[in-house]
Amino acid sequence: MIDFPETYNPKEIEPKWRDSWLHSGIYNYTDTGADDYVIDTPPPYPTGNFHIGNSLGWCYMDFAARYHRLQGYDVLFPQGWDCHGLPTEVKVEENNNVHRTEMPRDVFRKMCAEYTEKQIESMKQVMLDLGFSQDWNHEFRTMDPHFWGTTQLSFVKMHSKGHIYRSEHPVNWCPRCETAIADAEVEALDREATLHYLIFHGTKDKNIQIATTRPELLAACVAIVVNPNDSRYAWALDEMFTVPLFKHEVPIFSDDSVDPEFGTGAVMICTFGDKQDVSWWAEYDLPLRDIFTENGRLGELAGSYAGLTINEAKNKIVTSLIKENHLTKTEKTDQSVGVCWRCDTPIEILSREQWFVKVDSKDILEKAKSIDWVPSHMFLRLKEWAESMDWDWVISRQRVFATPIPAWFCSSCDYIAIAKENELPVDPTETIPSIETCPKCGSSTWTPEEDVMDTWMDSSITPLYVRGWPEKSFTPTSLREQGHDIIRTWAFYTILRTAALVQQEPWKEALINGMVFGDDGYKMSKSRNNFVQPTEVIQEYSADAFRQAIALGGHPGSDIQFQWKEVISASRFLTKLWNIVRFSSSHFDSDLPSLENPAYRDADWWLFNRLNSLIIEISKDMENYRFDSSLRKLRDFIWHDLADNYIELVKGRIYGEQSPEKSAALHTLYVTLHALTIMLSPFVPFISEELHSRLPQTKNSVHVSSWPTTISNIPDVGVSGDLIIDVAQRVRSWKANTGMALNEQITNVDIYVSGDLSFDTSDLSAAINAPISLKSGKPDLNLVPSGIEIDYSLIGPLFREKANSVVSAIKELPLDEIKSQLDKNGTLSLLIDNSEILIDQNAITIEEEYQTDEGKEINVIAAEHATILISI
RNA sequence: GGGUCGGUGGUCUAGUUGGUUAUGACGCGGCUCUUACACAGCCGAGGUCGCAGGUUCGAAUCCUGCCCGACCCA
Repeated sequence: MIDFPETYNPKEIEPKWRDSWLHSGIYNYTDTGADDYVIDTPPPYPTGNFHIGNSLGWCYMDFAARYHRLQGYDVLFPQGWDCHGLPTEVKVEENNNVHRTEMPRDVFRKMCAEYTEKQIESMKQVMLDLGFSQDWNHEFRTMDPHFWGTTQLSFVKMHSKGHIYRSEHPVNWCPRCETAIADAEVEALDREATLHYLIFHGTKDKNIQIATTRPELLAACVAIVVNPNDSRYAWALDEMFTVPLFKHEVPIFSDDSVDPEFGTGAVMICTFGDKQDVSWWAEYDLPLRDIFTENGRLGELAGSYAGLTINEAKNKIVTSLIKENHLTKTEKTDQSVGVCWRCDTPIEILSREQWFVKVDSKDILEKAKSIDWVPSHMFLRLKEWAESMDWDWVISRQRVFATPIPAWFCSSCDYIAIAKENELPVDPTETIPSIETCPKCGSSTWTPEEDVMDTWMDSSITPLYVRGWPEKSFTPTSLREQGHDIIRTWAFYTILRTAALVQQEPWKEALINGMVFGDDGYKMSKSRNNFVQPTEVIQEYSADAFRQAIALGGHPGSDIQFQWKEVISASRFLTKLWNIVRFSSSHFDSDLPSLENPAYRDADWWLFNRLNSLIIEISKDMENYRFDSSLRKLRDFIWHDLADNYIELVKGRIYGEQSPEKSAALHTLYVTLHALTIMLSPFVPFISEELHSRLPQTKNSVHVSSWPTTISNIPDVGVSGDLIIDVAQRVRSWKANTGMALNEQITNVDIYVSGDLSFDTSDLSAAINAPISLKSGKPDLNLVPSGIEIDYSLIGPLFREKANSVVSAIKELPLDEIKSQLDKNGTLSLLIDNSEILIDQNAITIEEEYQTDEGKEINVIAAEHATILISI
């Protein structure tokens, strides 16, 4: 082959194929009637930055997609974008110096959509640069009417089946974002707080002291609670107490969940300080004293403190408490507060009318069990979360850029009109319901629902969406790939929704990836200076090197450390591979693939046998998503079996005169490289395509070819094959060690093999540059025992507790004695505790070596199955 | 505090139906430009397999406890 560049240049190759694939659309799904392999790609949030953590998941998906394509599946690898959400709203407000409440909703939404498009473009570019094989015909954006119309449809269907309801219930509320948020969106933050000891006056005579970290909630205090076994407070249980400053009276009762060790053992219940307050409030049917406003200030109930922020109120109230002698002491305490995961603001609990999705943990778990989790323990994370869910999922958000809740409120009565399926998609703020008049009271005035849906209402229907629901009936998708950090959100919600809407599990398999850490083992962060972007790696090395480093970082599920040294070794491998194919194809001619009945030799059979086992092992690894193991084996085979051993061995034939054996060697190389470029292509799609296209008679892309099958009718050359390789390697390294040039002529080499083993010596002879005489029997040299090897798996079970003394007794005997006994009797007799024990010869291997006579110019090398005598 | 996973040469990592001599990569030292490749080849140094017990003839592998780390939860 002519025109094979001397150096591997990824900067030229990768963009070339990237563009070519995009134009030819080879990754687009086509229904050929074969089994489908559908990936439920999690739609990323369009931050504009496709980072290394994303890359890990997408590499896994791409490996799987490419492998299954080669296996003949009709693969659908779609790409969606989870557009809606607060971060975009905030960014758009910042960039344009506007506020969402100061402009028409549709104008603001349009600005968000335009901004989102730009963010998507830059992320998409990185995906293309990394060589991911999505079907861009199946790209979707949750902000597109067709998508959010489907979200609305899922809402309407779930509402009609009773899965969605509207009611007043305490919800997590972010005072900064001014919206309700779900449990899954609340994160715990450990911090130090001040514990205040407060005196509450009893209405009879005795006072009680309670401890609280939140004196600003006094106005919302509705009760005091103590532990039933706490004898200190037995007297108090029938009494009423007056709340300091605010003067309303509250009861006291007892409950097991109060920790008597904490503070004074008496705590106040407020509506609401935390989730515990909510459950007490519900359980004991306490009144509601709504204290906070939606922007995180104290409300009317707080009297003169109304309008203050939480911190201001805390300071002022503490000052007043001191003044009125209610505060006896303060101390520091550790606490864990719930914060908004988007902005880290401590959340409050407010009681508001909201929309909820019922959580049926039992049903979700049942569906989750039928999914094949990889690795399997990831199921336990979902299980733990599902079992700890105590609140339903609040899905309404007081935002703008999201899927509208398709509902209207009758202005005259309490009727709520939910959109009909044929009205969707609909923005209720722009239109009135098709029923026009209220079926309950006849009014024709409607108030639109301005609340929108949690973005997870969008992203949790992706498996339904990519399957064409509801037009097409749903069957579970093949694979969901995602990080373990979002099992409690994405995975959980998706299982919930698919169970509610189509009573099935969303995916057959869930492949869960770990987190990516920096080179130093810590989370990547700008401040730690361990931050790496995929684009940097592509620029410095190549996408193919990056993909290998990701694959080899660890087995799927484990966290991986991004290692530049893995990129370096990956890059070296690509150069090695390039050189192998360049060398080989310089000898190939165009009709090589169709060579008939090649005159294969032992070395060729040896390579084919290795290749066959490789194909079997790689296939198995790929089925099990063991990308690390798979790529490691491929690299090992190529570097050692193929390059170091096979090619070195057959160079004599390749450089020799034209002959059937020469053609056979080239044919062997061709078949092997053809299979290898295919098996490598999921990992390194660019170089695989380039090299594959340079092999003779390859017309189509490597990515649309078929996964190699094992080569049939290969004689098992077994020991002979290994022996040739072994001898060549040992002679080569012997030459290197004695300072000889590797191509230096050797006068003669005698190879003594045991039994009737015979093999083809011509490749070997050329490889070591020596005439070879194959001899049977034993060389005429002094053979002396040099040691013994004991098979503990035989001795151990046989002698149990005596095994140790047996072994030491054997080791005490002179080697000659052991040898002569074994040679004579086939057993070794030992005297242990005055009784004779016979050891079978299978349990002992005597190691022997030849002694070279001083005067002779002969060198002896002991190989695995042979003895090599070299005369220089 | 609970759950899950992990702790293997300087660094990262493979390996656990228990078999005594633990894998590879990067880095390090030495030798060699041998007609694909010095981004190569050969040789070498470097490990009490987190710690302590236990089971066993035998433990990186099984059991118990502890320490450390990551993630999730409270």
